[in-house]
Formats: sequence, structure tokens, C-alpha cells
Amino acid sequence: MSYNKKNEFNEYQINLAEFAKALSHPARIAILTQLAKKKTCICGEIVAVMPLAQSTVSQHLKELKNAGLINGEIDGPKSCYCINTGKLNDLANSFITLFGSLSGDCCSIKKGGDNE
Amino acid sequence: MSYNKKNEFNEYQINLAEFAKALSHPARIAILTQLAKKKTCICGEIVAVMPLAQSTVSQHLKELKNAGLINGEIDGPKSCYCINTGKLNDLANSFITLFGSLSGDCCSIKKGGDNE
DNA sequence: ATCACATATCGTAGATATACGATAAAAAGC
DNA sequence: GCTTTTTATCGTATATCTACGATATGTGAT
Repeated sequence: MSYNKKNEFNEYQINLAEFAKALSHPARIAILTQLAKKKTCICGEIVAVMPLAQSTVSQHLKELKNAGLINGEIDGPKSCYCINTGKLNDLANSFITLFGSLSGDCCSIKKGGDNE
Repeated sequence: MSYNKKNEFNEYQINLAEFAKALSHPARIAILTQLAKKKTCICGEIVAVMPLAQSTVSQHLKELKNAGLINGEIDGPKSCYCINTGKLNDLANSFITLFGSLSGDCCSIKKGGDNE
């Protein structure tokens, strides 16, 4: 019947979840980190640094682009990516706000020591 | 041959990605928000507020628990959940650090205006 | 012991995600 | 125009996620 109920939540929750999803693979974290490290926006270089096939990296780049976290531009035969700082900061701030709102103390459950 | 290469990334990246994955569904964001709102740790109440079946909510709770973001405790016939503030703050801080490191300015790509 | 209630787990169907190689597309150089 | 280089897309197999109903489990009351 229904195999996806994501849309029944509110936009704020959907947005945050989508952002989190974009970051939910180590390769995508690694790509973002790499893009930040070399301020010039590499592309084939990313492939070289990753333990993944070129096509797979390209797919991850596409997802990051779809999420709006990076921009891409064609530069001759190469492609040139860089972080979309505005969007990323926006979402990061939403996340930080969420974290803040979650930090309240909780009920009676054992605290201290048990961290997992 | 290999359908999962996540382990070929470093631990930091894997940890952040797992945290992000735990947050990558609106239902789980909603659950955390709800847990924070009512400081007393509800459980059946969560089901009541969600557009999901009881078993589905239970599954989401389990994932959050596996990720270490919430604690669960049996309280009579009910189950009682609450946010694991320590772990959540830890991970949140890692994320905030990541965001900080990504905020550098980028190459020549058009800036301003294009926010996807 | 039995019943009622709350929750967890099982089984499962369909959707998505992740990975790859193969191939297409687009630009630069010959 | 053809080749090389670089990247994107297609087709695909397998794994994982998401959802549900059904059922098991566990507790408290009767």
C-alpha cells in the first residue's frame, strides 16, 4: 500500500532528514572534506583519493549536488565542484538549532556512565 | 563482489555518516523532537502522534537506540525512552566541527544568487 | 492462571541505496 | 575528422530501508 510516508511529516523535519541523508555515507563526508581541503575544486582528484570506481564517485557527487550542498561547473573536459557554502551553512544552522532543542535533560533513566 | 565499501573510510567519517543516517528519516527527527518536548519519556504517546504503525515506530526507536541517541528502559508494561544527551552532544559537536571545516570559501564558481 | 494492555520482534513486500563495468557525451589536441 | 581525456549516465546485481500486519513477550490486574 504505502511504502513511503515521509511526506506525512512537516517540511522542517523532511528538510533536515534529507540533509542528513546526503551526509549519511562516509564517501560523501569524505568528498566534502576533500573539497574543503583543496579550495580549488577538483573532480578527477576526488576519484583518485577514493576507494571507489569513477562512476560511483560521480553518483555520490550527483547526490550531493541534488541536495544542494555542492555546485558543479564544467571546465573544459573536466568538471569542477565546490561546496555551496550558503546552503550548507543554512542547513548546518538548522541542525545546530535542532541539537540545541534536544539537549534538555530527560526523565529518570540512569545518567552518567552509560554512553551506549 | 563488493556491495559495501563503507569500511574503507576512516572511523571519523564512518561515525559521522552513521549519525547522519540515524537522523535521515523525518520520523526519527520527529521522535527526537517529541522526546525533547515532553521531558518525561513517553513511548505509546509517540505512536499516537505519528502517522505510522506501532511496529514501524518501534523499529525507528530501535534504530535510534542502536545509534546510541536514545536510552530505553522498561517501566512496568510500558517502555520509556529518553534522549541520550551525552552521546548526542558528542556527535553534534563532531558535526559542528565538520561544518566549520567546510565553511571555507571555494573556487571561481558563481557565488551569490544560486542557492539551488 | 488468565486477561488485557503495551511493546518488541518476525516475516515479508516493495522501494531505495550502493556498487560496478560499459558506454555515451563533450571538449581539447592532433 | 579522429583520438584522447574526463566525466556523466545506463544497466545491473545485491544490500539495505521502510512499511505493514501478525505474532510473541512481558507486566499488572483480576
